[in-house]
Formats: sequence, C-alpha cells, structure tokens
Amino acid sequence: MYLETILVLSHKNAQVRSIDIVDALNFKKSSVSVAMKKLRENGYIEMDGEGYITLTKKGRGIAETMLERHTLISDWLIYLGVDKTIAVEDACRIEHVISPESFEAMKKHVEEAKQ
Amino acid sequence: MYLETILVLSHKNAQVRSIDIVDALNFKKSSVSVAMKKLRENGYIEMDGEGYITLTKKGRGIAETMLERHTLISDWLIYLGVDKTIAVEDACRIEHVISPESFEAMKKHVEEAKQ
DNA sequence: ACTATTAGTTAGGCAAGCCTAACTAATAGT
DNA sequence: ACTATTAGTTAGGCTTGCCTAACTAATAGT
Repeated sequence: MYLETILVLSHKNAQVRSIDIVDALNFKKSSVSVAMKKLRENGYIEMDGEGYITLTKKGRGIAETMLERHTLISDWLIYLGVDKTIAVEDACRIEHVISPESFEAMKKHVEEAKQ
Repeated sequence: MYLETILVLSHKNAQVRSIDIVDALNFKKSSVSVAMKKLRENGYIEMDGEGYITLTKKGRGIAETMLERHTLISDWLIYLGVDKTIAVEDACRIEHVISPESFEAMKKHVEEAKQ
C-alpha cells in the first residue's frame, strides 16, 4: 500500500515526502512516520537528510507489482460496469490478497476479453 | 469465515460443534471458542446445552453470501486455469474484501463468459 | 523578535485475530 | 475406581495497523 503510493506520487511529484503520503492516504502523520521507519529498516525505501523518499530496487519491484495489479483489477471492474470509486477501493484490497498465479490468469483473461 | 464454515459443515454433518470448526480451519480450540462466543453475543449463531451450533437468520444470510462468493470466485479462477488449491485460497481472501457491486458485476460476467 | 504553521518523531492505546498454557468437566478404557 | 481422552473455557501474549497526544525542529508571517 505504502510502496505503491510512493511509486504513484513519484510519477507526478518529482519528490516524495512522508507528508505527501499522509495526504494521499488520509492517514495520520504518526502512522506514516512509523510505517516509513519500518520500510527503511527493511530496505524497501531510502530517505535523505531532508526526508525525501526513494524506493530501493526491492521496494520498487513490489510497488510496481502492486500498481500493475491495482490498475488491471480496477480497470477490469470498471469495464464490467462497476462504479469507479468502488472499483478502485476493491482493487486496493484485492491486490493485496490475490496470488501471482491467479493474477496472471486473470490478466491473460482480461487481455483476451478486451479485444 | 467462521459463518461460512459452519454453513458448509452443516450441509455434510447434520450437527456442528466447535471442534468440527477447529478441524475444518486448522485453528486452535481456544481461537474457535472465543470466536463462537463473539458470534453468539452478536446474534449470528446459537448454541444449545450440548454445544451444537446453529446459524440464526442473520448469520445464515452472511454465510450464504460468503459461500456464494467463494464458490463463484474459486470456480472462475479454476476455469481460468488456476490450480484448485490456490484458487480456493484466493477466493477465501477475496470474498471478504470484494464489494457487493463488484461481486454482482463479476457474477454477471462469469455467467455470460461460461456460456 | 515572536508566533503560527509545517514536517516529523516517539509513546501509548486499541481492535482483530491468531497463538500457548492452564484449567474444568464429561466420557471411555481397562 | 483410576486414567486418558475429548470438548470447551479463560487468561495472557504477540503482531499488524491504525489512532491520539505530546513533543522537537525548522520555516514563514507580521
């Protein structure tokens, strides 16, 4: 969730700080601060002296996986007629629980169905 | 999760006790005991003197919703070529996070696609 | 200079949902 | 009768992931 948000923010913002994540996710500063600490400790992100956040290779990989899942699942739900807001919320939750196998199968299916 | 398990067990077992749920879910007795207490307190199940469990109307409704979701999602993933074990595990998690809107859209799509 | 705002931190709380450990109570085996 | 097994309970622990509260430190407004 956090990694994906950082990736998305880095696309449109040039630089990403904790406060941007706070605004994006509507969480509290303290929650984000603690989460960033953990991501730092586990080597998913790096933070420079001014608090600017960059994804490590490891973190970027996960972020990209999540973003791909999110995009495909929400697009697909929207394509099926689901309201966009709901589709995005559902994709957000499904992307975290679906296995790589199921996602790949779904991806293949969606790509075929859309043609 | 628990309600759905109770419904499935009641189909094949005539009577359902906590221990049956322990075996079905591979949880510990204490976890199931605590969970049953909460379900009882919130009016989802009833337990008689011998510990036999029945779903209330409220509990049955939720159990049936979950089971329908579970069945449709896992069947669909299997249909897409996902290994059955993985499909069932994924369905288990997705059924709890998908909205009614998305599920209905998906159901419609799956029914059409299968013909 | 003084104050307000902004960014970030730590500490402690709380709920969910699992666990182990220690217990009661009833039934079954010999 | 005594013991082992089976079913169930309570208490307390742990992790995740959010929260509020109280704090530091730096920047901006007048």
